[in-house]
Amino acid sequence: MEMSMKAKIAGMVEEALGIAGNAAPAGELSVPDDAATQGHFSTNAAMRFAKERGMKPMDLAAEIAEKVRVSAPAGFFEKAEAAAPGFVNFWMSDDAWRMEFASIAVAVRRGAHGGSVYGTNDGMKGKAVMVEFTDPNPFKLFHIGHLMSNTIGESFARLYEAAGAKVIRANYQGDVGLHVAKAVWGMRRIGKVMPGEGDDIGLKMAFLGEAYAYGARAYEDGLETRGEIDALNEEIYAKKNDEVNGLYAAGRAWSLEYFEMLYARLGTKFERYYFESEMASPGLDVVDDGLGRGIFEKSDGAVVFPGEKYGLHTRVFVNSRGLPTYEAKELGLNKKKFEEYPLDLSVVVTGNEIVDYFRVLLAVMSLVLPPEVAERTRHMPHGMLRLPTGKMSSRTGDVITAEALLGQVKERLAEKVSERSALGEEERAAATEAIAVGAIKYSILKQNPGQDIVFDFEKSLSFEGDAGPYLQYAYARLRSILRKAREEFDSDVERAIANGIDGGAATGKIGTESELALIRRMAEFPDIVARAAARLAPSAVAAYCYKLAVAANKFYETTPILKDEDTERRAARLALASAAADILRTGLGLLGIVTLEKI
RNA sequence: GCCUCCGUAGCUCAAUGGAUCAGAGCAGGACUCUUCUAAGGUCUUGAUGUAGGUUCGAUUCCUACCGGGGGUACCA
Repeated sequence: MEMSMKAKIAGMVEEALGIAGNAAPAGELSVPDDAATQGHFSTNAAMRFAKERGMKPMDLAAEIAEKVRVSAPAGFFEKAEAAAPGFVNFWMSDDAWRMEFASIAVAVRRGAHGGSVYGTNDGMKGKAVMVEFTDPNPFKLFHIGHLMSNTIGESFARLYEAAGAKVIRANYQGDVGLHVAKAVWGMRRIGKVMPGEGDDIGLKMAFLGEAYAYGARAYEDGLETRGEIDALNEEIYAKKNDEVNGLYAAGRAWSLEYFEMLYARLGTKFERYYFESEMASPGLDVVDDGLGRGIFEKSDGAVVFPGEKYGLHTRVFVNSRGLPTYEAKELGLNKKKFEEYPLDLSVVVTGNEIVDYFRVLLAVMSLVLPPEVAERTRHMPHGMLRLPTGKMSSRTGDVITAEALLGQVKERLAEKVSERSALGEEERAAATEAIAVGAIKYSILKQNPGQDIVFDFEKSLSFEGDAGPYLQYAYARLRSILRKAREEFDSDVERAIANGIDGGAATGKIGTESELALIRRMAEFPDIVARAAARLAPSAVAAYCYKLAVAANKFYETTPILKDEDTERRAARLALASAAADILRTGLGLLGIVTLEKI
């Protein structure tokens, strides 16, 4: 691909400093928000290099500005000047931006026809990355915390794919453990008729949810029932009791069927499902091995890792009943991941409540598993979704399921969507679903993954301003223009656009402030994606999409397109709308948010 | 107690150590639909918990304090 404008300038700055070709960049070449006073591009290189060269930052900045001005092709810059306390700011000429637009338009069109998509990069080309996320537990509710993990993990996966990596989406599901025993005990004892094969999945899940809550309460309430449930837990592991096996199999199957339905709604497809039940035995083997090597210790009948030796805390890996805990099973899981795939990186997305557990786990992994396992495993905790009343608890029933949230959001949307007569009933239902999912995903991804989200139905999910629907709306409006152009002027608008752009005549007619601002925004995209992938920061993409949509909306408001009677300029504006829409679609795609042709 | 994460407008969030405009959105106030979808556009009010330190420059790094979340052996 042709070198971007930004890359060219960065090269000129390095040339001016006499460090071209160095591995370390000259400094940052940023895109200031305030183009009027700080330029279209700005570098702090002079401040970084002034000291080692014994110069005043302003003097070095002036020198860089002068050298770059001289070396640039005529008409490239409008202005390049030093600014206190030592920045060098660059303003590009309108012609330079027109040329940049032509090259973006070509790149976008190439991407739309099977070439590499505009904005993607090869920062992780050829790397195999596993992203484990969502991790719901069968027998328990799929709550908004899982929704958060799913949304974030899916976006991570897409960012890695955009960087050229081969991504394996994995989902680790807790189909054994005390929570399962509580649920099975509840199924047996709650005194309600169990749903049968033909019953609705919703009914089955409601039954399971009640059963779990019943079992969980019973576990806390009495020592006697606690003993029963503990014993049941062992029976589930042993698989020797037919009645227990039957209840277990039914509950597990219902849950998995239900989860699959949610993944489809959320737009996730997993390549590999891992189950805790499969990790018990390999996990125990790893612990046995480690026990023999003195890494673990026996204590009160349990096998523990004395973390204090390593500045961590002690954790139980096998309990005094001989059952593996979460930690032991996790050892089996991570071992297996690397046995099955030649992973360069293994990312695990979970809630941040387990960061301390994971620290211990990584320390143990580095001691008992092949060294690359711990080295290449990266824990990416996300914050918790909190209710204004505090933390959710599935035990007390104070929990919001993903499905309930989606339902409530759709309800609030329905009124708004139905005002629009343009859509048929079927289209409307599909649009409502897509907008609801997009609104939720965007609200999660626009902030940094580590932070908690205080969730309030009324306040957290806006349909206006910096929100998912705004972006989908901006996209739909651009597409609407293109659709109409096709109907009114030319059955093959795309080709007319292509001819206009390739010929150069059309782009020459672009030049209003809103057009140029949109082009400047579009030019940022590849850089934003590369940085977002490197930092694993979907919020950078979200922020970009919003800014792009703002620029597109301004362009839409201020610039006649279909009504433009200059056909060459109209073609150029259509090309601009088309490219902006494509970039917006790609950007939202990185967030796992779908776009709609009509809203 | 110890470990750890976090304190930015009334609210929800931004800001790879950068710019005497610390950005948005929501909420509040004022405009804007015989004009390509008003879920839009335009204008407006309002903030870095406290005290030090490092730096040419600190929301960002360090220390202490205050306030909150999470964790702290047989749940995950």
